[in-house]
Amino acid sequence: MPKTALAQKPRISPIDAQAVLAWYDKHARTLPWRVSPQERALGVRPDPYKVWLSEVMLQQTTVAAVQKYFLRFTELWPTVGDLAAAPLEAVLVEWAGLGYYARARNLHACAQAVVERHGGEFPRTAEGLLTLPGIGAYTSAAIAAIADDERVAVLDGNVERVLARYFAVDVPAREAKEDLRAWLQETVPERAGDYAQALMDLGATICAPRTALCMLCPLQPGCMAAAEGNPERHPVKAEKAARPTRHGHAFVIEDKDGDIYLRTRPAKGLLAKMTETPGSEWVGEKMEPTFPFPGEWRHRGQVVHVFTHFRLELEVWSVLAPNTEPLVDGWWADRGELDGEALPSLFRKVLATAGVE
DNA sequence: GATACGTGGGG
DNA sequence: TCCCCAAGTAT
Repeated sequence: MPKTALAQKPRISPIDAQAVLAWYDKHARTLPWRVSPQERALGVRPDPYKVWLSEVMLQQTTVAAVQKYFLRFTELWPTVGDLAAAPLEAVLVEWAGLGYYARARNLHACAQAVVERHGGEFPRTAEGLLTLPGIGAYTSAAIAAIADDERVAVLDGNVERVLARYFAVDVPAREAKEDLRAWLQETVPERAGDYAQALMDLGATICAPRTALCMLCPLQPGCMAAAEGNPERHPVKAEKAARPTRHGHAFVIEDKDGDIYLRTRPAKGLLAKMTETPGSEWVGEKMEPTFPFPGEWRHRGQVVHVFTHFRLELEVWSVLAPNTEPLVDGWWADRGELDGEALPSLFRKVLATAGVE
């Protein structure tokens, strides 16, 4: 039990879980991985594989971005066994563009662990799920609640915001998290999966980050932030870290057939194991390019790409490779089939700037 | 417990 | 243009 000052904060009105569920019965979003509350009431259960897949894809990622990836993955790999049997490289190709690529590597490792350690069935409890790669506190709870109605608190960013407003929490979300989780745990009803999804939908559509539509909210009656009149003041956000700029050069090397030279990035760090065009290091100061071999290098423009913790400016160069040049650490890719490569968005921008695709 | 880790859309 | 941010996890 949290013993922080926040834990002692008076909570005037408890969360009305039944009001939340009634709202969800009318306003649940329809999503490809979701079983509607009406279906659920008839005994339909979601496929734990699809719940897991969608939850991992949704980590720090918008619903809009996830949809087509989810449909593609379930088409290619309908079961966890299919995904486990696929080569990691194929999974990375399909994940390319979605970001946070450790998720894809952990996804594959998790699928293999489910097959090898659990006979191809996902563990049925949050505690069991938590031991698997890429599944943390949130995702384990979400899967257990949604797939099996385990009565566990499912606390994501949406729910944090809803609770921070309901109880007018004025400490940063990070500090408040364990208290919020304990408060939420007390309210989880029998329909634990619907409750979790209801609170997330509420946070996504009504109690949104910039705008709280309190007149539409089932929790408005007891909400302390709504009563204060400025719900968007919560949750209090921690100060953002500075985002430095790094600079570098990207080299788009073509052969006489128009094929493009690509290689695999290192196994650790940013964009690990993904495909890239060759290039320089990315450093704090602008440097002159050091080309991998002499030739008629053409400056094609600049790519600006914003990562979570730094902004990157790359100068893009292209060249026609001489036939004699020994390039050994990568491969030549057909320029018409780059969709089959595990190219992150950054390198798709680089190629586009060089006139490829 | 801070930090590393992507991307695209909205205001 | 720029800032914020979206269903977090691993180290």
